[in-house]
Amino acid sequence: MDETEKLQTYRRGSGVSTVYETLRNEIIELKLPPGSPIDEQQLSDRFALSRTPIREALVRLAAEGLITTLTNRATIVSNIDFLGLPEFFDALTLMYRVTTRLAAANHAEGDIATIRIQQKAFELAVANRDVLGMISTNRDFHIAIAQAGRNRYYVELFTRLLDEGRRILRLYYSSFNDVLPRQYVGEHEEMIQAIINRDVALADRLASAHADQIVRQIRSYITADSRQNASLAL
Amino acid sequence: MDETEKLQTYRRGSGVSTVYETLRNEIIELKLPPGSPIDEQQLSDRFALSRTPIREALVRLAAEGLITTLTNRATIVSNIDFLGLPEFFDALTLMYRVTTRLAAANHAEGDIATIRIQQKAFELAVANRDVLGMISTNRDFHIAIAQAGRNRYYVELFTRLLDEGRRILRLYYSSFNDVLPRQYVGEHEEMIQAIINRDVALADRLASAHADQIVRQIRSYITADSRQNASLAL
DNA sequence: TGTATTTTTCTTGTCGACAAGAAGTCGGCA
DNA sequence: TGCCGACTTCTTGTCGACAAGAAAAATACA
Repeated sequence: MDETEKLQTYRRGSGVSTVYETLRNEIIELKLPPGSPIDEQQLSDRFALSRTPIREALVRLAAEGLITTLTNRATIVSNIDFLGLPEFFDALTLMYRVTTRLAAANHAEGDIATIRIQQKAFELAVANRDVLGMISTNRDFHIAIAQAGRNRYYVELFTRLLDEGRRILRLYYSSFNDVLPRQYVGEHEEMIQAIINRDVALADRLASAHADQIVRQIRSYITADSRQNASLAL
Repeated sequence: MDETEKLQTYRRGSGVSTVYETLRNEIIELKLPPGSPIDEQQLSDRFALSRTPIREALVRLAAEGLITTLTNRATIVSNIDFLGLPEFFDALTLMYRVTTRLAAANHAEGDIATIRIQQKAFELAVANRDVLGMISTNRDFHIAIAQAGRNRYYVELFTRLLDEGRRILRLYYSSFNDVLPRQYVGEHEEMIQAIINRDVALADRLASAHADQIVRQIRSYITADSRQNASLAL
């Protein structure tokens, strides 16, 4: 809002992607919380660009469902759809399973190394008790697995789901305790081994259990939070 | 190209969606074949709109992967990715199964009626030997089922996959014979019954078999076609 | 005559300005 | 005092024009 982003001029065509990626991150990291108004003029000033490229970035974000445009009126950061959470969990679980299965079946030379790098980053975040880091490195780890599975449709949907999940987790990240993440590290290790051994059935089972863990965790956050609010009323 | 689309002026904001939907249809129906150049100026003339709303429609189509923009150079209708066909079949089959399962589990009052309407439309197209009609009504039938399953993530991905499939089928629709579609009508009926009875397992099995049928059919079209080309060389 | 280089042309990317639509504001009236 | 309607203002939607980049065409040179 107050920060002048870049006085530097962009290379032709690079402006839109800069705006797109910057806003995308800020939305996912809740730096722009759900419901925040998105003002084109303001962004135009901030990025030192005309409204046209800003608009193009916003159209892309809208296509992804990250922002909602009220026609002729305003555009805001999309709200988190708590009513749609069951659908979300269902799709997320399916993608966890399918991508891990495919990784076990299709992974090629070098894929494992990439996955291991992400796993190391996740371990580091856990060791440092960097909660925000855990959330994003966990995402990167699973996307690396999905990419090893070599199905762009799944990678795309999974990415969207994981990023939507990041928004939800950020909302509740204060309740993160350090016992579950440590367990995740172990589960990740097992998954890597199953993938290496091309044990599709085992990979599926592990992914399924892992997904259940995460879904249960998110659910507990949400219910715990609402209980807190309920106790406030006494 | 030669047709003057509409001299009428659009209501503020309705122009983009008109352009978007029109182009989307033309791409899927191969009226704009893969590789066709998309000229903004030309579209601007055709729709009697400035280049700005045209551009917005194109950005949306690009986000969906229906068109490809070569930066600073040209934008064309995306090619059909034959190398990615295995991934496509895998995802398509999974979505057939998952959506039909969910429809059996979650369908509510009125969903069946909607599905039946689409099934009737499909039957009619088969009776009339309207191949193009079969392709699009078949899509509508399965999307109706997906919607009864009540999971927007699956509906969205499935819609994209089915529409991509429409492009492929259009390429080969001349080889459509009328024995397989008749079989599809029966398979559709069975699926409807399984959904009504909330028999998830049966719905899954039928959807799986149905998907296999379709995949096999597309595969046979493609190989038959390439064989034809091969024989030409003699 | 063939190749390298300059020029032209064409399409996309960006800009600043104007128009339309909706919410909020202000004033009038019962 | 409360409600209805015109007005103002603010944001988005659209426009026409200009700039940049790349391919194609034309030209110069060996």
